[in-house]
Amino acid sequence: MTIKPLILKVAIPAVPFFQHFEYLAPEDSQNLKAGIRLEVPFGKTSKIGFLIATSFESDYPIEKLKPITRIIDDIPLLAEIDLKLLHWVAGYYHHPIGEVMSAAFPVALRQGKEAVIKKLPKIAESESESETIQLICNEAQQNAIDKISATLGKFNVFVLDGVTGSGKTEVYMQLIQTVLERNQQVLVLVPEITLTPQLQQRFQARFSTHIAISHSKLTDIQRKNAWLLMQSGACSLLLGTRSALFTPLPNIGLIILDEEHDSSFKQQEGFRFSARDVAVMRGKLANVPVVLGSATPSLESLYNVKNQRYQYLQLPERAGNALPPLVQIIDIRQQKLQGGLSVKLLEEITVTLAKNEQVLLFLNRRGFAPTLICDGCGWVARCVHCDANLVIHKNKNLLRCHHCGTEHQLISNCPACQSSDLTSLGLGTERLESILTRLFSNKTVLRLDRDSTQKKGALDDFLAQIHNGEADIILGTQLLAKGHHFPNVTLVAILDVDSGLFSTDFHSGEKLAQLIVQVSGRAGRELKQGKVLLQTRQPEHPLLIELLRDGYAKFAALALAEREMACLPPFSYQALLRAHHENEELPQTFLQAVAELAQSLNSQNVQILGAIPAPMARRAGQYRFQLLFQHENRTALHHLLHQLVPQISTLKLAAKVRWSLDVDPVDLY
DNA sequence: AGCACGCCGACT
DNA sequence: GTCGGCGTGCTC
Repeated sequence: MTIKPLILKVAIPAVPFFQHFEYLAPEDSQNLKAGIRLEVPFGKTSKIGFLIATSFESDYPIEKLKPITRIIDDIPLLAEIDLKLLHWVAGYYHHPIGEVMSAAFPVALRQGKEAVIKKLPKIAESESESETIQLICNEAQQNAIDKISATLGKFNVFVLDGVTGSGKTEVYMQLIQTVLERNQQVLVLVPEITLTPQLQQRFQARFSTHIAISHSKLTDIQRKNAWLLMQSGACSLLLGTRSALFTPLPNIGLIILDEEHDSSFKQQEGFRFSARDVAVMRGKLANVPVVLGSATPSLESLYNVKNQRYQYLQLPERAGNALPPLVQIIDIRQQKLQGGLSVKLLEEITVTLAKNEQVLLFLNRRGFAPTLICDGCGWVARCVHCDANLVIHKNKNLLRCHHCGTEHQLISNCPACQSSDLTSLGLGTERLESILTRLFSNKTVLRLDRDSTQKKGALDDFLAQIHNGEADIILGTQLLAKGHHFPNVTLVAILDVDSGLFSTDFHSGEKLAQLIVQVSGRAGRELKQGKVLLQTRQPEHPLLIELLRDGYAKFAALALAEREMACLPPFSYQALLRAHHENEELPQTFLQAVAELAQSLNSQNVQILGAIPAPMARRAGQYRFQLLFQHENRTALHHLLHQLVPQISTLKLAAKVRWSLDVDPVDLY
């Protein structure tokens, strides 16, 4: 009787294959468990792979199997439940298992580095400096805490709806305290790194336990340490961004995802997962509650509340705290604007500054002006690589493409007709800054955008200046909308809300409403009521009217009803297949071939729309096309994708074009 | 995605 | 004659 050799099923990263690969186990190997790392020969090279299963059966001719090179870990780094989640994720996003597994590990461990923490972190020892547990909570906070605490050890999703200053963080902290006392771990996810310092400080002041931090600005070794501290159970609290989601947590007790509506929870390249949606599945597999916090919950989450899949908890604004700001529309039709500012807005700015209060202005357009046009012949400065105009950056004396980064010297004569009558059309933050500096010459104007905050530490310096009262007018892009609260800002204005009302993407209304509410949270304090002004040429737009009259919740209900009528998500499910190549023909031909293949597999009437050019058809020299799949039934859509996606690579053009699948796309670009 | 093989052009 | 261009095919 021959002994069957042990077959190792290994996920290999950085290869576009959907399946695992099989290898022979060393003869003397004992007890090889799924979740360990292995080094394996792969073609002519060698790779670090992840063991996902062992078996005595092989899917592949056994004589062709190679033995592995070496075993890296004695003990699995991933537990069964982690592997289960990753398998679900690979299936849901129709993404290669090797890539998905790789996303679960910090870079240092992907490279095969030893799974050992070299330098142990200093554990905060003194309880003396700890923040004492607060103010009695108000009724709504206590209700939220009680409802969520009651479900510890069970899966439940809560939407915690609370505006700035409603005490969401206090609810989080009391829940965390309870879970830590049960000797369990907590995962807290936030959308961006800029938001972590404040939360981190409050957590550190409250909890005597070490807090592991994980986000992309840390070094590989720091992230490896944070990962291992949690994975080993040595640490109980993890605060991180999207990429921290897959960190193994052997004693997980609670997941909190703050600002759940924020689109940075959706990875926008490569493995395009939604950290929010995966967090919910993680909670389900682990039987723990998931708390989704936001002042402006996403329509998807509110829809799940309506369906009674999620539970809704509201925190009204606390008494004694800031009065809700007064939001007003300024109709700028037929109005003479001075640098994009209406007379009414200029008056309000003057009045606010006279009271020694600060003004915050939003303009979501970097640079001096978005268009350089010749008055002589109509020539416009265009990017040669993209379907886009070049943006004038006067400070740097450049014409710059915001899509591919191409730069040219700013010109003073038209290249087509040599005329010197070149006009800067439109308004960017740079231009607004110079106009405001001129109009309010005795005041300090501060511009915050990607250009002005590029230098390391520049953003922090600016924020400090604002807090110290060294700035009077603060203007900037959406960079300013998130997280930061400036107590002395009492006037906030969005100079151009129309761009958000016009977009072709059906998400844009929701995103604009969220921006307006988030921005409103920046205005006012205590007894000084803040004012929010919205300049628009669409003052009768139902979205604005509804939002201002009845608030975000009513707006969301209306927006959901519109989505339902149009059969758009969350009332249907979408997946977008994108392809690009420098040759215009290839991506279109490729997607047409995919569409045909899909149609031949399409037994349940999934809508297949395209191939059509992407909204920006050419970008960075690449022609971009897309194919949209949509169905009312998620299972029907995924059934088709499951059959289709692995077959795409058999198409000849699949190797030539760059293509990717985006399940539940959030922006259709 | 890498990496190697392989079959054609311009250079010492 | 050789170096090297990138088209095609393979990876357990």
